[in-house]
Amino acid sequence: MPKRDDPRSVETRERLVGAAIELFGLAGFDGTTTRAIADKAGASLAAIPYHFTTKEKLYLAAASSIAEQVTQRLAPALKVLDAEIYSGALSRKKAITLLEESFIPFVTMLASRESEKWARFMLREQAAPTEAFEILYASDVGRFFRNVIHLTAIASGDVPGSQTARIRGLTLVGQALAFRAARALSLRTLEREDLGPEEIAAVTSSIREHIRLLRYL
Amino acid sequence: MPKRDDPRSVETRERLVGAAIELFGLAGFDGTTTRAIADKAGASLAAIPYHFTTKEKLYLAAASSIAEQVTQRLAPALKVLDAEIYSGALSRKKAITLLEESFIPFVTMLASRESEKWARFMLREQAAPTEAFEILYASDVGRFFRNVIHLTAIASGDVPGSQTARIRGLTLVGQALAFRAARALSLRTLEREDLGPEEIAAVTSSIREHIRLLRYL
DNA sequence: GTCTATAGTCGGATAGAC
DNA sequence: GTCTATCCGACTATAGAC
Repeated sequence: MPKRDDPRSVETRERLVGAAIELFGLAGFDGTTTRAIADKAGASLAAIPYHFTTKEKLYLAAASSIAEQVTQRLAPALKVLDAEIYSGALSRKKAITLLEESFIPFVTMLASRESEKWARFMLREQAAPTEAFEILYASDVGRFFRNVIHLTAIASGDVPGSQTARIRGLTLVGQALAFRAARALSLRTLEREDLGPEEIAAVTSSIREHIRLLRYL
Repeated sequence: MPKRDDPRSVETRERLVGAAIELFGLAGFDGTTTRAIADKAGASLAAIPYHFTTKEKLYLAAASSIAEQVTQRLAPALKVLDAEIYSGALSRKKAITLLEESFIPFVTMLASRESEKWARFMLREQAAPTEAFEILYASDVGRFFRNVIHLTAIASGDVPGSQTARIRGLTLVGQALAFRAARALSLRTLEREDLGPEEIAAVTSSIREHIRLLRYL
């Protein structure tokens, strides 16, 4: 879509993608107008068809951008996971420790201000997947989840790759996801307007406790 | 909004609300056209302003209808919870058993075909709450969650009402919610097109195991 | 490369016949 | 109480000036 690598062009495109992530996340594809995106990005309406041809392609560009940014946040954890998992046999104890450590950046990211818009976008894709889900799942974001699920199996003494193990892994991911996916309920329950550092720390610590409990299975 | 209790009128209204729940859940408020709702309900476009005045009020009517239907599904479990919680002191062991039993109808409902549309609607409200969230939270659906969170505190040995206890309760809810909220990821992970009875049973059994682990805290 | 102006489409809500 | 026909506003995408 991009015609040239002119610095002006690159900057406009980035601003448009940033505005698109935020607005598509808030109101969905149809609920978001290209006018609103252009306004928020400080660009003209015509800049969108120029850079992205259609509204759909802008939506997919937003998904790719999210995949890149989330990957960046999870990169250190992912590097460790990859190395450990493919290096050979992993003891349950070691898997539990690795899982605990993986959830720190994951929960921290989930709680960050920036991830608010990413999460909204990705959760929308869960309920009604489009091509954007494929982009996300094919990225390192998908690989992170697959690694976490694999580790959960070892930590729990389940057969890796079995449905039981996969389901347990998903319930573990769900423990963190709840605070984004059921955000309104969470805030109401915790009597907060927003999740601050204390809450994030408490969530992380709670999930780590639950991970350690897996040793009793 | 309903002008009369004419059987025809009631029926048209119900069909419109049913179509609204499904379509609003799929595409959100702005993504859903009143024309599509009228078509799906087999009514004319003019029937919507006639019965509900505005599209917005139809949206709220959809939320009320969901609250009623979900309440109906959870009513037996809720009755038991209410009776046990307000009857006096509850042992950890008893709290764990009650929690396990509460999650059976909860997960079963979450997995049911019908709840698919309810869940989509409610999860949308979590990301961008409107007045509809208040309707849902004020209903017995909200009370069910509050009871579950209270029970989790007792089951875990946490101080009921503490942030730690609330957070643990939310992570527990999240274990079940994951399969709806992160539906696309779940289906991909489980290599399924849909969650069948075997998967539901496995999810329930996995969560019950995790609830029983709370005794080690 | 970015803008203003505009074409063409489709949305929600209303009017009035049945 | 429900329908068809219609208004009016807002949307996406294009054309052409700068």
